[in-house]
Amino acid sequence: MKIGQLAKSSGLSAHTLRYYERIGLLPFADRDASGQRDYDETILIWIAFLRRLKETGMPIRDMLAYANMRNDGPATEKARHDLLVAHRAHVQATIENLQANLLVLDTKIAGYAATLQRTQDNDTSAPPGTDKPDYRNPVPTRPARPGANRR
Amino acid sequence: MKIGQLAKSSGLSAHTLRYYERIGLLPFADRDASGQRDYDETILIWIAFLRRLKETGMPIRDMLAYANMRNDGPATEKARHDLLVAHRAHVQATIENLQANLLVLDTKIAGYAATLQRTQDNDTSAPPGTDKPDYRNPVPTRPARPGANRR
DNA sequence: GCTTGACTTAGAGAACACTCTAACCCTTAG
DNA sequence: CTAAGGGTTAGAGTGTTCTCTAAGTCAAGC
Repeated sequence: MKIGQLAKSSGLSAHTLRYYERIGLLPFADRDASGQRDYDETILIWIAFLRRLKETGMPIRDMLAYANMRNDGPATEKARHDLLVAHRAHVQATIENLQANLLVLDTKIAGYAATLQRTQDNDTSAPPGTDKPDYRNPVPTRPARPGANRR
Repeated sequence: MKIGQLAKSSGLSAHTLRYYERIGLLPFADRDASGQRDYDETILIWIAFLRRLKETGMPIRDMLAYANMRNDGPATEKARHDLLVAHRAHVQATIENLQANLLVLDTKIAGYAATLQRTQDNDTSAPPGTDKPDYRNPVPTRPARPGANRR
């Protein structure tokens, strides 16, 4: 499989595939007679796993650590396990934070919905005293400040 | 309240507060006699809301759109409502994706845990046939390719 | 034989969201 | 009076993750 084909079936661009290889996320690909990369199907499984790590917010340097450990063989299994467990906790925390924020968002939306229904004319969302709008300064003038910005 | 104080109570740096003002996320602050920014307490509510939007992954340009609509008054309420609803859907989708990925991560972790327990020596995680490791090329040599990189 | 389109490389550029710097000013405590 | 510690500005720099460019090679179809 050439890089263009892999790009299509993996969803990564050929540019990105080369970039990943360059930084070490993907193994150096075998080359065909003319020197072009020639991929094995199994690379797709690894790419899919990388995608999951990426989608869950793992930075590339951590994926790189994992990839390097994998290359170092079975001796690193515990470390890899621990890395995934730590990442799992991170993802779990992210989910919980998102869910909490979702509730606030819902309250805010409900406030707008109620206001729209009543065709009122101010911006206070649901709970009174929340998020007072500031309609001063629609295009505020920046006061000239003497003595600032002299070099 | 001066910018340093607001930085402490909002959790944003003074740099970031000025940056947000510059790009329009925060209203231009009032100035005291000597020209220094003098904030009202209520700005904290707006900043807290911005933080929620940010934590849920909203890009600054969208927050900016929201902030600008807010400055434009009640006429934009429907648009603001719609923006939040669309964002809510985005957050919901993100959560669901994270949860799905969490399951895969758990499977992978369980595979490592089992392997470690048995002190086996290969990297296959739980479901057979998943993610075959590639131990070739620990520090792969890059084959010289004739004809590449001539300028 | 020539065109088309895919491939090669090193390295430049982009988008995002800050983060910091230089050079200066102002207020306050001792 | 002076030093510390805050503030001001425009604009440069940073880290991350790609994304693209320039200049060229190569294979396949007409």
